[in-house]
Amino acid sequence: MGRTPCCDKAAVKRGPWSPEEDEALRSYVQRHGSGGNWISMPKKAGLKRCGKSCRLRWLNYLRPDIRHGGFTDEEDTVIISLYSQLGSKWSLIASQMKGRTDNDVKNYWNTKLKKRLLAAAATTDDLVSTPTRPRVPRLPAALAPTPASTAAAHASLLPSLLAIPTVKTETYTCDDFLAPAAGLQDDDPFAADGSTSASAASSASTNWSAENGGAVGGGEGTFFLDFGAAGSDLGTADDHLQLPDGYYYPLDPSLSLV
DNA sequence: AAATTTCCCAACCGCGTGGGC
DNA sequence: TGCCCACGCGGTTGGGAAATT
Repeated sequence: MGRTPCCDKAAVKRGPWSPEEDEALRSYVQRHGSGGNWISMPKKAGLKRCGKSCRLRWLNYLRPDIRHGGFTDEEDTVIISLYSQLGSKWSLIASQMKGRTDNDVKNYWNTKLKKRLLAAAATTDDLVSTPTRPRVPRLPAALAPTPASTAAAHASLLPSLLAIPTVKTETYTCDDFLAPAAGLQDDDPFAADGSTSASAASSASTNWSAENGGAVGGGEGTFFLDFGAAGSDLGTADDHLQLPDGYYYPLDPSLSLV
């Protein structure tokens, strides 16, 4: 019994892809697309690979618009802020970042961002006693060697960030997200005037990116995250949240924390 | 210089979901 | 209506590269 395998593992090649295989896959997909059927595609392309493996190789590596490595401060910020709201919905997070794949974002978070935050936490001993909502300086600046005060500020967000509840997402799909083709903008996603993501979400009718266009991305400004929005506030005050460039997350009030 | 450890990322695995029949 | 199949996703692993001892 059990689940039937997607392919005959004895008959397919596994492990790293050779340049020849990459070229075969690339040329086939560019000429024919996946044909809507990844399972049958390897055979047509002359590849001894599982269809799932072909799909993954194409999506994560061979696609022409893929960027690898070299995450910018702005991308760090977007990842952190979206993770604080969505949890480990890597495909959704990656969809907001031009040229990034879910696998890339996931790896980057697991190997770098999370560790940096943990390191920041290790430098302070008043992790959770912050009486008010944590307000942290723009993260990328603090990812470098940090003064104690900055490390403490970052550490204060860890309980929220590293214990993000899983947010049920069944009620919406990627198609529900009005994500324009345009990629990551230079502006930080949240206002420089100290408003929080929660307050931004509350001002539902505000064209956020337009009104706060003079944002602080890449500059010296201070960037505030309100990780309280990741918790019980989610989707309660309003039913949506506007991100830069019109990104619109329909935070369905029926979403529940599990 | 060699051995060992740590880091990073490509790839794999298994499950949930949705469409087609 | 229920079953089957393929897709897409998130979690995990394996191995090469880099760093350290």
